[in-house]
Amino acid sequence: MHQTLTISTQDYLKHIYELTTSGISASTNALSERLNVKPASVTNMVQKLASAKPALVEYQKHQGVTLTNEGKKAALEVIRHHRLLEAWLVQTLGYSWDEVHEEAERLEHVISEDFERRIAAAMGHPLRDPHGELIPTADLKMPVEASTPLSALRPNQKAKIQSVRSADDNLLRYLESQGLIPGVQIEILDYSPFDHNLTVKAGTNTSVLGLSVTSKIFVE
Amino acid sequence: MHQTLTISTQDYLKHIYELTTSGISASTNALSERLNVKPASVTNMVQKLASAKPALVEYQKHQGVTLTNEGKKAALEVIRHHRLLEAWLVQTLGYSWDEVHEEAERLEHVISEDFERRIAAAMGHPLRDPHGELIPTADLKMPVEASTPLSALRPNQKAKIQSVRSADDNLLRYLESQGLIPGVQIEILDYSPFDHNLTVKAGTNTSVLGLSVTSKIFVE
DNA sequence: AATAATATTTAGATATGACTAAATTTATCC
DNA sequence: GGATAAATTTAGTCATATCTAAATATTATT
Repeated sequence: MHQTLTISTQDYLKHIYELTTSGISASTNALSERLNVKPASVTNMVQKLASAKPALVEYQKHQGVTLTNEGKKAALEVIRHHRLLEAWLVQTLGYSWDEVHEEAERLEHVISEDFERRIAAAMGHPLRDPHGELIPTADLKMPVEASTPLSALRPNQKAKIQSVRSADDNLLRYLESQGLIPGVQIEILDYSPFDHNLTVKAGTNTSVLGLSVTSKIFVE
Repeated sequence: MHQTLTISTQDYLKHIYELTTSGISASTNALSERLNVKPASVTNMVQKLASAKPALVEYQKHQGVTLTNEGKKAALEVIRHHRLLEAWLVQTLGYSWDEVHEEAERLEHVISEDFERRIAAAMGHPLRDPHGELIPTADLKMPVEASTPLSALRPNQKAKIQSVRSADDNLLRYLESQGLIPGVQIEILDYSPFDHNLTVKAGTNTSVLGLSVTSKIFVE
């Protein structure tokens, strides 16, 4: 029932999940970019995933893919591993939030269920990873997130940063230097309708952020 | 200089190291058994390792292989990862000494040098893993071991258990139940020359051990 | 609606590392 | 020392997952 999936397969499923749940179609090209694999290879792989014994994706030529229940479970398993690992690397080995991604990216595919249970228990079953992202539960359900992109806020609105959806080290380090990390209370001071820049105050610090940044920060 | 070796390559090098340093020739058959790979596949792979750009092994047809300096370094790197991971799984996640092997076996190939440094530092740079085996140093030297197999002892001799060289869960659990773990002081009560059984006392407990066991326990 | 641009797929090649079956070499035994 | 057994190697195949180049389908443009 639970044949072990290859690392490559796990990566495809994870990225398909992340694309589709953020409203982007899991097209050949989109996957190609995210996975750093040529489009032709994606088509090839996606066809395999679709014709696997329990199908992992649904695939219609030229229309991208969606996950089957089976595929979704596998994706959530990988994402749970990833986020638990990130939390754990930060908590027990002093990694900073911009350093954990790469390490978790490799470890997520090889840890046992036993290891997963042990680190989850050791941390008291955390709900979020260091970037504020929700961790899928042990029975592989993704908790519902009630958050808004920072880009939707306007002057005088206040909010709390919930998560930062980026694997870019430099961006993460910059945001941390500006005090823009999960849990922090912020206030919008200004909005520029032409370039969609937002002026954001966090503590004593004020930053002007472009849309490419504000769309990656989520608030409640 | 330091191209990343495949997991398979790392496994071959590790087993070649372990065979040759315990005085066993790294023959095609011996490797085949240890690696759970058919002899023909071993020949195939060994030829590749020998003709790699910096050669990793020296290979003469029908004569088994030995590691080059390059190959030895790579092997020690993997072994260092393995043993540090075992120590760390035991110390921080409550694994018992019979549970760590399998987990470390997979993790050893994917952790970064950064991760290696962090866990080594977190544990205060331990010298031995939970089985008492020496951990190669950060600059990839194997410390010299001054130990004797338990099988060489005779009645009335006393010694301290230094290491147990086995990945067999059941044996490890049995030895633990008999109090035969690294650091423990033992005394030989009896020796049977026909079957080489030794009667060993550890604390209040007495066990009769066959050669297949006493040859895996090392004492000082 | 035809054409151009973009996206996707097909076809065929490559690398890695395993396998089986058959050939060959080395070791052992009377 | 020759026959047999055991170990090793060769030859050819397969699975996975990638690639390039070429063909085809979709979308956008005028």
